[in-house]
Amino acid sequence: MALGKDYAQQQCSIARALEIVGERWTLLLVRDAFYGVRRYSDFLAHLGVPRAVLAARLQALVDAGVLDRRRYQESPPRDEYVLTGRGLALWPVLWALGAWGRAEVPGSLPMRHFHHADCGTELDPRGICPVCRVPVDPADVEMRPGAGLDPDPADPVGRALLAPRRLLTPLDPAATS
Amino acid sequence: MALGKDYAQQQCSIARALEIVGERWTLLLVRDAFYGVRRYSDFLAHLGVPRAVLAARLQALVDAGVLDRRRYQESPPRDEYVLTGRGLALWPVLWALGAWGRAEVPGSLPMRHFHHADCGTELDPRGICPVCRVPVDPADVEMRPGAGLDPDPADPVGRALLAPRRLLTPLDPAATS
DNA sequence: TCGGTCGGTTCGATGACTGAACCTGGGTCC
DNA sequence: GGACCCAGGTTCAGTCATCGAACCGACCGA
Repeated sequence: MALGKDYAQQQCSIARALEIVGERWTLLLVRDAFYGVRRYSDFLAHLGVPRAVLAARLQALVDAGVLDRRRYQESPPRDEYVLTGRGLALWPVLWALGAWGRAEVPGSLPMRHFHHADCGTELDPRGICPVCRVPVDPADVEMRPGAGLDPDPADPVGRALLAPRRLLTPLDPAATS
Repeated sequence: MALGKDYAQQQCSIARALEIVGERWTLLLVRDAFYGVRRYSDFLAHLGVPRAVLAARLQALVDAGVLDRRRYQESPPRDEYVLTGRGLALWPVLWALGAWGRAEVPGSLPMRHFHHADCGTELDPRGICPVCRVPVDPADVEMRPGAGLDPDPADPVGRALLAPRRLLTPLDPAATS
């Protein structure tokens, strides 16, 4: 967690994972990357994280091989941050956290629903399509808004994420201007 | 994460889960609880966390309903912290994090192996027994030391956790004295 | 030339974490 | 009774991360 002292003497793969994704905001950044957010200004608008923290986290995730920073336009130079294979492998972690939050944090309507894009069925708490009986890859997940979601969020990214959309498809730049 | 500002405007069950288990040390506490650690002094010895932080995290987890604090001896009064149902439901989160750490954090031997106690088979990365083809409950998991584990840890709790053992069985108090 | 956008960096203030010391209630030993 | 130890904290000063706001430089369009 990038404090002066790390989890050094922890002989444990969980601790090693938390060294990379355990800091404040980091997993929410990765979640937004799955939702299709790729640009610095969009992360900033959607998360409300201080700019300095956002820049540090993005750099740390790039260094750890979770995100890839790539140039998508030359003039003016603009980069976007895209999940690598290692980042995509975090999907089970996010799914497990989300399932736990939905099931165990009391008092709320579901925020979002996740469906198997191939057949339209809502995924079960283990991330499996009950009809096709397979664990669904995030690229095959369609996200739909739930009853608990604020229908008119203040930030443009939140508004763009109100529409049903497939995970990992980039946000439309026009929608977040 | 118990900072001045929380993830309040995040309309997301992942953010709500991270509000509870996203702080530094918290998930390692829960991991140790699955390993069988229950007493304040054992958490302290095994994690090396500052005492004030440990007390605050344990209290927060009790308040969140993840741990249950219960008296196990009256004289002198001693309490232990045991996972509740809500805490046990965090198993998929820890498993997913550990699987990611094993697979994606480079350069290390496996620290521990997890086997289905009923049949002895090692679990696959999804936490499923390949022979019985069922997701294995943590109470049915046997943990065995791996090649990457320090064979002579400094703290007595680490030594007690070297032996093969079933998850959730309490540590022998005599072994950690 | 003027203003605006994007992607940062810098800065002071605030708050969390750290390590060490201290405290309390209850043993045990002699 | 007195000395000492232990488990489970609390308190405290110092350090470090985070926060919010301001600033900056490259580029664009009018």
